[in-house]
Amino acid sequence: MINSRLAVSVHILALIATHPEQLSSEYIAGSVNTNPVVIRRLTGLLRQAGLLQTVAGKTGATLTKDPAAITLLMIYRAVEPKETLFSMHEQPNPACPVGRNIQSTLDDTFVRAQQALEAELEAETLSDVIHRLASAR
Amino acid sequence: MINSRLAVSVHILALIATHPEQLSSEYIAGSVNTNPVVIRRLTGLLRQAGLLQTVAGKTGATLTKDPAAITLLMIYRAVEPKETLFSMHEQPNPACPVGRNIQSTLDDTFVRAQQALEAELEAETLSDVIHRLASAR
DNA sequence: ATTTCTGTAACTAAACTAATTACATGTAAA
DNA sequence: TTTACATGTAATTAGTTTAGTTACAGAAAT
Repeated sequence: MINSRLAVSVHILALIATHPEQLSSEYIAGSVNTNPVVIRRLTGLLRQAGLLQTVAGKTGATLTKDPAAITLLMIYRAVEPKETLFSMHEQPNPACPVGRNIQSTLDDTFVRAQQALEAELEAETLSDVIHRLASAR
Repeated sequence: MINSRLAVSVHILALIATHPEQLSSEYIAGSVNTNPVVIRRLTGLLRQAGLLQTVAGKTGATLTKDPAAITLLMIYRAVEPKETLFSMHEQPNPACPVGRNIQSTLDDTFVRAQQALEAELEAETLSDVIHRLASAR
């Protein structure tokens, strides 16, 4: 199971996008229901990815792009360091025809599957999420 | 990162499918490069899913379907108990409009992404993998 | 009977996740 | 300028997951 960092990050960015006032990490943590440090760790990654700006010591964060220009894939990549989705067993037996070629063979499939998933994440923007949040109200 | 059980299971099934003789869990473990118990745990799950048959105490395992009728999605579902791919944070604040609706909103996206991934796994069969293994030789 | 295999429970080490504590440092208002 | 409060980040912890391993019961075959 993929960790909850994407879910929490989308939550954070949706909050920032829909609130004109500056939100503290403590306030955001109250909405997400977690510890403020968890929020600041994620905003740190989102800042490194160029999705928002913060000023140390100063309350709040600001999006650096329009919500319609922020895809869920950007957010996912920002907070998920692992490049490959599927794990593979290490060092299968090179003396066996199957063992020798299983990694490259499976890699083709795994890359395709991962790309299909990422294409869906790329097709959805923060703006889409915000609109669905509003209509769910 | 998704665990390596799918990769190992495909490896196991490809070995069984391409060897007329009966293969012991120890032999398979030698090709995968792991412990025989790891193999038997996975063949147990694959058997429960109806993909192969074994007889306790008797060497070997036999596929119960044609390799062309076994999709990677069947294998994935057989060895991966978790139904949802993405985790979500628990109990976001219901007093906040974002917190109240983030779960159902994100669930839509996560289900779509997971389905896209699973569609790729469904489009590939054990037979496809075996052919690619053979052409890689 | 003895050997060899599978099935499975139980335990372990390593890795990962999220929560938490602690604190350095920056901002801004009194 | 001092005080209060915020962010950034390192370090620690508890819980979970994964794969590897040991141990052993029970089935099969010689």
